[in-house]
Amino acid sequence: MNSMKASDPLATYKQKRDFGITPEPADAQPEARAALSFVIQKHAARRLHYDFRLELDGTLKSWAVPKGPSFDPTQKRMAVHVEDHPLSYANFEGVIPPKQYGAGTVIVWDRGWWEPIGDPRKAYREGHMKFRLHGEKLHGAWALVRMRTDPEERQEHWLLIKERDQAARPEAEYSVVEALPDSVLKQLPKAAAKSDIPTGAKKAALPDKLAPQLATLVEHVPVSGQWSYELKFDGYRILARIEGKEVRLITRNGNDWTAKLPELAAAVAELKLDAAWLDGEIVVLDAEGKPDFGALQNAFGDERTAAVRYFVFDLPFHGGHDLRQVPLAERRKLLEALLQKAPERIRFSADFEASAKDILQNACRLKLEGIIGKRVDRPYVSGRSNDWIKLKCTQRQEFVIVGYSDPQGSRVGFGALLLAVHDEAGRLRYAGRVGAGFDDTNLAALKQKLAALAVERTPLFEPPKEARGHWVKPQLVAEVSFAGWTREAVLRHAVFHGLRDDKPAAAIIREAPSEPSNEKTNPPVKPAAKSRQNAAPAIAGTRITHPERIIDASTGLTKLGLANYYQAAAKYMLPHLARRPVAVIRAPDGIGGELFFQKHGEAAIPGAKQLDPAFDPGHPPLLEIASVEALLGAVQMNVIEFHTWNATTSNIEKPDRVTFDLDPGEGVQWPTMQEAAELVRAFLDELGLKSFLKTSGGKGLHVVVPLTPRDDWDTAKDFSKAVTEHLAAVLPGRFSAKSGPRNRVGKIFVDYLRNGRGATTVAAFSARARPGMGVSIPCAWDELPTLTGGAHWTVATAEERLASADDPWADYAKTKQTLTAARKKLMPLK
DNA sequence: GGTGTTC
DNA sequence: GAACACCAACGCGAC
DNA sequence: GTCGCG
Repeated sequence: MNSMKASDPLATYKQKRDFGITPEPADAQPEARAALSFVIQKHAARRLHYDFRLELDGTLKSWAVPKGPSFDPTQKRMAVHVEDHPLSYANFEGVIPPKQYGAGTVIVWDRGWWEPIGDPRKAYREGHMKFRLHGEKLHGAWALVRMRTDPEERQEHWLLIKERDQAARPEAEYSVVEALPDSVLKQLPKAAAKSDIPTGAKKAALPDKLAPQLATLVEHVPVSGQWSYELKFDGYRILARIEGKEVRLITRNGNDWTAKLPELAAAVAELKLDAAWLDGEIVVLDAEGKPDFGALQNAFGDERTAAVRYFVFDLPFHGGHDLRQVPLAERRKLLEALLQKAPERIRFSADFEASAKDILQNACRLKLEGIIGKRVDRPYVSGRSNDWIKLKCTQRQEFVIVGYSDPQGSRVGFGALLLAVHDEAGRLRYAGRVGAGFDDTNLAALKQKLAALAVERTPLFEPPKEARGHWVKPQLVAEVSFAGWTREAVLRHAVFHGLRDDKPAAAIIREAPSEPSNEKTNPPVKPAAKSRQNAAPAIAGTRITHPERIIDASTGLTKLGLANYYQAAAKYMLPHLARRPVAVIRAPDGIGGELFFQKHGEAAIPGAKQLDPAFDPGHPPLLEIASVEALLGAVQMNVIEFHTWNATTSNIEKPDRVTFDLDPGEGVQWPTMQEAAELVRAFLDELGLKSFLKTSGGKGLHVVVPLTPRDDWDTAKDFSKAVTEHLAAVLPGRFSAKSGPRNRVGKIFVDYLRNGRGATTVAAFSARARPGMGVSIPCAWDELPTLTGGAHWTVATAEERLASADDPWADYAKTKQTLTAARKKLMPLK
């Protein structure tokens, strides 16, 4: 580039300058001697970042760019303006000792000279710099733009942006920081460590959980980038965690299948690896040696899991090191070596170097499902990305079974399955039918399962006319291959391949194949954020992000599933929540993770009402959830349980009910619980108090006594304490008034503490944050003998109950009673 | 999940 | 802009 | 005082 023209606006500027110090690349043009230098230092401090420095007025103007520069004009890289550095700093490469400011290693990642476009000092002052870079790595026109900066802020935030020109390249095709990671200075000879751990691996503790990297379905072979191709296995994704002698086999959703696959676990242990995670797929090979998904399911059914093969394709952790940042090719090289002498049932998943088209054609001819392409230079990243792609022979995905049609002629069982997928709003949309791929055996078996799930009404939203047949609860998931979608969005040439039980029905949506984003003509894609938003369904107008996130691994319930439950339950539940302070239990990482109990909120739950701060002085306001929006807003905030006060906001100091929480101690049989609830009811009856029953959704039962608000909290609490102590005194073998597990072995603890001011009990229709996801459901007393436990109804089964039962608490609102007479009978001395 | 802090 | 740390009750009985 | 519990 011939840059220095006579009209160079820098001419006067240059005359004033002292150019003694500028370091220049070996190939610098003569003019460059007088030019302005730039340097980019890669700084592995607490966080890796790139220090971008431009020489101006005798110092290096400096920005810290966390992600480093990109040649992609759509990528705006944040550049935090930091203090000027002396020109001499441009040559610095080395280690800043620990505890010093900026401790870590620094390398000169790029250097050269820069050519301002326009007056550089004015541009710097005004926060709009344009310039051309002439470095060893970076070329072309760039811009540094200052963002609107809060005057309070100590540091200015700028953006480093590549201008559109010849040098520009899309990030998906070329990431300069990944392609050229090293110093441009003479390399110091490295100590050639003789170790099987690749460079780039970091020493790290073995994580307890690891989410697998997932592939994106695409329709065409990518045209750029370095890819390797493996066969797509028609099986179950399994990650193996190895620590010492302990091996755990974990499914894609985080379920532990070690117990289901004991032979495989033993084989993995034989590898004698330590502190490692393997990633692969288990399959059963058929007579022709190709993977067979149907056989895999039978293998579980028959406990013939000995036939299972484990094809391992990745090694995110090994030997106490985190290899995820190591390029795929190197991880696989090491993995292949480690699997050299692996037991028969563990296989390295080979990759093929031929053209993707040829490999795909061959895979399809062999009736395989498709192939997986992976970028060889990429790290291991949990979740879906464009670095791994699926190319399918026929399209294939899971569908929710919503019904079936009658068989004709000599066909047994049923004619076809009616299929559906969830739309953006989480509603089930008809997706066509599948009638091929069944034999008489699975027709009959499937028919039995379907009959057990029969429902009256269609689970479909806006069912089209042709969707006719018998409806079932949308619970079963079918794996179906098909040639494509018709214009009416139903399947063409669908073939059934089996039921899947590793994916919950609520997570089934239409999988749209997408183009791999590596064409340089690609429009600016905002990959993560955009697709996440598109995937976020709106339930009753509330966006539910991460709808597929599993809340309860034991049932596969997803966040979307819980949102759907609460939407359906809202009509019944809101009267129980309205006008009462509410506390919630939130589970940001699902019920397996840490649970938070929250009673206050500073707008923490969208749609929730903040109550009079005087209700709980010295705290942020209490909350009320009185609308569908607030209910679902709470779900979006990962709320699982809703607990309410025993008083309403209109009369907060006078409880309008007392609740007896019957909690079984260790070893109490369910019939004992039923009997105990009946005893409590009879005793309250004797005191002249009508009571109502509900399941707790957990282990126990709740007996609720409605009151006309008259007495204060202390009175209510004293009364319930007296009831509890009376029961414990009269039937000491049955009841305990004291908490603490040792007090209640074999007994039922009646928790009177539920009745103090500010105390809460789980609300009717609330789900519980426990495995199985029980729901607290109001019952009639004559239903008590039919109940099977405190979690008789769950999120999965409660919806049916909601619509079918008349309100078992219809008399609740009509009940007018106070504690006055009962207290006289029970506590005559007070 | 939202907020604030950091580079 | 992005990564990350931090936050989200309370009262009782037992020790 | 702190811990475990609901």
